[in-house]
Amino acid sequence: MQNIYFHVDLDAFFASVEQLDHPEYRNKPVVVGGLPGDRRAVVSTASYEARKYGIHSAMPLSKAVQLCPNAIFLRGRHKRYHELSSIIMNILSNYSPDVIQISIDEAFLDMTGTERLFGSPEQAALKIKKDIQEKTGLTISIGIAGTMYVAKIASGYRKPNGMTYIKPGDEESFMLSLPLEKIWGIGSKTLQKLLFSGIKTPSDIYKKSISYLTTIFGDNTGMFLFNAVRGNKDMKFGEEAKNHSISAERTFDYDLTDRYIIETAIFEIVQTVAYRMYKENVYSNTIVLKIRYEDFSTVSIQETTSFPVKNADKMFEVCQKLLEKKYRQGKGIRLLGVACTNVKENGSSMQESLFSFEEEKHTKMESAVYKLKDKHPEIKIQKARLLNNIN
DNA sequence: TCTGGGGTCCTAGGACCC
DNA sequence: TCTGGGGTCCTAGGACCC
Repeated sequence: MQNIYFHVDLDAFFASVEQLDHPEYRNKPVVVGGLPGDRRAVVSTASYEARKYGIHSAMPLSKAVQLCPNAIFLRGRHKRYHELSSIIMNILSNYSPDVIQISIDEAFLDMTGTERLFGSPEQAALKIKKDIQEKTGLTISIGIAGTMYVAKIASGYRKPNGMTYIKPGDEESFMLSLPLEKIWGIGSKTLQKLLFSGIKTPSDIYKKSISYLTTIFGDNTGMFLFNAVRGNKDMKFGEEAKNHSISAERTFDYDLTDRYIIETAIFEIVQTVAYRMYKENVYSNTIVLKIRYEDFSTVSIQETTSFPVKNADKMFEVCQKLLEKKYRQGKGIRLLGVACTNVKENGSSMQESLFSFEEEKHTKMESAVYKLKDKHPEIKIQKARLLNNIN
């Protein structure tokens, strides 16, 4: 049977939600990401009206302010976005038993064999669009193809409120018709490298041999490029990501130089990570500390511990050791981050029996505090070390 | 213009083992 | 005496995506 996949993409999601909830913002340039004057902020989402001024995602907010000083600038309400996202994902699950959400505003649907229920792919897509518009007031763009990879690119072909169906057999000519930067998986570095090699279009890639591509770009990227322009690329549906990680980081308004403040900032980030590990009921053996200096150079150092790390104080201890090893004094720090990689489900390993009794007690105490915080968010329980205003 | 935050996956080199 | 080959784990850095 011919496979049919949909890729559903919510149009300018955060900005659209703001326009939905605030009718006075409609038909006006809306920029979510920060307020004018917020240092070091970037644009998260720009409404289509704002895009006309050249504003786009990931742009420094200060530049967006210059391009359109009269735009409506907002920091964003992520709880609200998640709420609407899950409502939409629920609607999508009425159309396919196989929905993979790949981000807050995107999902793949396996629509193979649903013709008798919803009609042709185009008819099904229109039904979904209408349903979501009626139930939430938001518009989406849908890409349809025989592979998820091509469906994903097709959803971006006509936006907003668009639909693009790449029929079986048309994948290759569709891919060859695109500008290079529209190819999902080619980022700025690979694009530069391609241009440097005189490759300006997907057809130029098409003409190169596998061995040429793998020599220049490495085995993986080379094979990817070769397959992508032929529409041969696909991902596996329903494959679980291994090596799950939990991380938090913070960019400071002003660079940090004081050792005590640096450690306190790490302590704060560790609280966030530990809380989320508690929420997901996981532990980790690998802790990564990330430092971005004032000149934007970024380094990381990690340690794989022989014991499971499952509470904030232990995590902080490891981070202090890592900082000691890596930190170059005299250089200002603009960002600090902490990640726990390769997290594992609590109770899933023999290793836990190696966990000391004292540590176990400590973890239980922290969990009790988290539970209390969840139940009574109005009560402030703060560790003494936390500074509320590092900047 | 001066570069967020949360992720995943890949690469290359070193250590260690058989 | 002057150096194999494969496998696995770990580390640091990098590319990419939304």
